[in-house]
Amino acid sequence: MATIGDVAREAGVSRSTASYALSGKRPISEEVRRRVLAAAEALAYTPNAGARALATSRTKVLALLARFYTDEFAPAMMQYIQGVTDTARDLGYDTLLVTDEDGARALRRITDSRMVDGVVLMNIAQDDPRLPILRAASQPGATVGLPGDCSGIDVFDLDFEEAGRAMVDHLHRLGHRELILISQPEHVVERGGAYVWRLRDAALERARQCGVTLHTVYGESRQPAVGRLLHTLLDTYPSATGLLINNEAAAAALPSVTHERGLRVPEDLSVIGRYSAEFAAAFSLPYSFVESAPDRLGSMAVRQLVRRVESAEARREPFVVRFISPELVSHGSTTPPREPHTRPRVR
Amino acid sequence: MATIGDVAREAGVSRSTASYALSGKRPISEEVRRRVLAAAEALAYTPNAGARALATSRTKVLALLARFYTDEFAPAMMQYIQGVTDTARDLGYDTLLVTDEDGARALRRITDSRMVDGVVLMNIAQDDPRLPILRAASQPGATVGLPGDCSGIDVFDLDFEEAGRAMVDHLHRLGHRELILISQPEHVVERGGAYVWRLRDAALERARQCGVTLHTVYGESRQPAVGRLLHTLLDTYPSATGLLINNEAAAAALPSVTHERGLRVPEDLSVIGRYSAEFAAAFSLPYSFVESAPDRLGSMAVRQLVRRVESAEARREPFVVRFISPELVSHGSTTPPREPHTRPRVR
DNA sequence: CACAGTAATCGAACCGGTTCGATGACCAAG
DNA sequence: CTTGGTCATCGAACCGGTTCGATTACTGTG
Repeated sequence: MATIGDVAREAGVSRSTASYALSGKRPISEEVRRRVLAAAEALAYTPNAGARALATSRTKVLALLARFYTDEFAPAMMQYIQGVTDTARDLGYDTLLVTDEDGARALRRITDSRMVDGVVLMNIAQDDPRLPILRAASQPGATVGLPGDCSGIDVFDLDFEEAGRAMVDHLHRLGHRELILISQPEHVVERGGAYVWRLRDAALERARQCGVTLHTVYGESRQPAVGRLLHTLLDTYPSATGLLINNEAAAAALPSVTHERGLRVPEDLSVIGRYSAEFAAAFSLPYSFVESAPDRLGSMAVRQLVRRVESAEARREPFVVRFISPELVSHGSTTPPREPHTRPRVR
Repeated sequence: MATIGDVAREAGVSRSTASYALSGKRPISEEVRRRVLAAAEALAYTPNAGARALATSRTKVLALLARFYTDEFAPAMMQYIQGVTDTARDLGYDTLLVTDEDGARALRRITDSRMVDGVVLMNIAQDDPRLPILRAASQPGATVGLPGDCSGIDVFDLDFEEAGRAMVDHLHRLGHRELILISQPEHVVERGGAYVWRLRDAALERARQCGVTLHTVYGESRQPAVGRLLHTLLDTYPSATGLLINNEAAAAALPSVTHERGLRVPEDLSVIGRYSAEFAAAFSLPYSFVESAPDRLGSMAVRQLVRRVESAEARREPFVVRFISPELVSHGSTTPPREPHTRPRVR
């Protein structure tokens, strides 16, 4: 493998001149620059990443800390990851994917050894043990997901509160007065997944304000449990006319449940989900939904991170907590409820 | 951040002594070793990864080149990735996840700059443009998936031929004489996904040998197209009594299709799938299936890679092409066909 | 024609580790 | 009391880049 010394010799100049010719950080005569570039080309010169990192204190690598929980839906995770890796690459960075069970220890190892220039954290918990370590690290950090304490990092998330309100508002305006909200499984909450109750509590609050009855329940993450739960819910609240779904598995299971019960959507039941367009397409879900934009969130986190990495001024800017406002994508799965606000009892 | 120089000063020894005390590569007095370890502890010393890489020509990072195709099922991909990252970590390596569209160029960049000690390739095509680059690289490489030319790399894959034969054999032995095989979509094949026709051709050959009629068809990767296709197939071949599924999306869609048609599995139709246990669990698929063991394949690839990275002898061993033999996991979705080998025509 | 000023290039130091050969202290043997 | 041999430690070089200050050659000016 050719080094910059080889290139310099081939071009008949010193190592420093070769370096300047390649980086353009000092004026170099046209003639010499040509020779250096030709030599680099001829020798297929590629700078040694370790050496460059040592000299510049920059690795051009970002860390992405993510967990693949079996009870969270895989396709959603993939999109976050894709958003991060694609954007990182666009900006000239590679991505170190860290899935260690002990995220805090892994994070310390990664940052202390200076393998990366910045860190993106996913699967954020309300009280995330990785955050103190990230704050103490010399590299900047960003999260996808809202932790309890946002100090010292840049935070990006969907506005789940607004999403909850928008779902309730939408159905309230159509005339619905009794709704069901199915959330993620309870252990997602126990693990610290604040977005579950952020959406739920905001939805409950808004329902209270506008006189709508809202039944909320933790869901399941797998078939057939989640299908059974949907049946139970529809049995338990026969007069509910709208269903809000903050749970990918439940959304994927709903079509066969309504089919089995002979329920028509939206005539018998209005439905609004909360997932990504990509997810909707993969399962061809026929429901209106609040777009959760995982790729966009991953992308935003990386952009901000790279800004801070590359500019000393940006590094001094105050930290941001940025929410994407939920966008309701209509698939025509909502309509005014049939009078007298009851679903036909089938099954 | 503390350097080894700081540790050495704190312990009152030279840098080299500190290095030897920490690595144990030369005998060091108990007294000095204690002082050095204490100093390292006190200063929270962590070696600089770039400097170490420069000195040792080892980065302790592996590259994983993978694409997230929207027409391939995401959960399967995640399991391969998890298998790779988990095993890598167990062996002391981090994983650089590379999802560039131009995999060949990305691979050259990664290997030439010596960012990684080894490379795992996924989404292998029959004639994969990354392979010549990997062969020319100075780092060892392994693939998950069987390319046309296996020279110069270690190859790991499910034995898809054996899987195809096993599926046919199993139903033939039960007395079935007419089967349907639904494969991945045609563009997976066009992209070079050889496993599709490896399974299919072997199944056809075996069917011919034992006098079974086997109808084969490329599938779709998404709802609702794949559901429609399943209906069409069952309409077109009313006397087929068994269904073989080498297509995750089709397997996931089948339960509602059989439900809609009033078909009972296995009484009216025997079914065998080919997917991972994890996938089966996520969708609670009630079918017997050939386990595709994605985590195991990823893990095997990494183990072999690390062996070659860490041992000069291992690096000289001949390259391996290793197939996992398919394991049929029974969920009771097969049974002898009802006489006279016809399904009830419902719908 | 000496002289300042500028532009291009060079040499050396540095980043933070590892590793090789040399050195010094100590002990036992001759 | 010298000599030989261990054992532990040190100093220097090296890995392959980048960067700073110095040097050289050339240009235009007084």
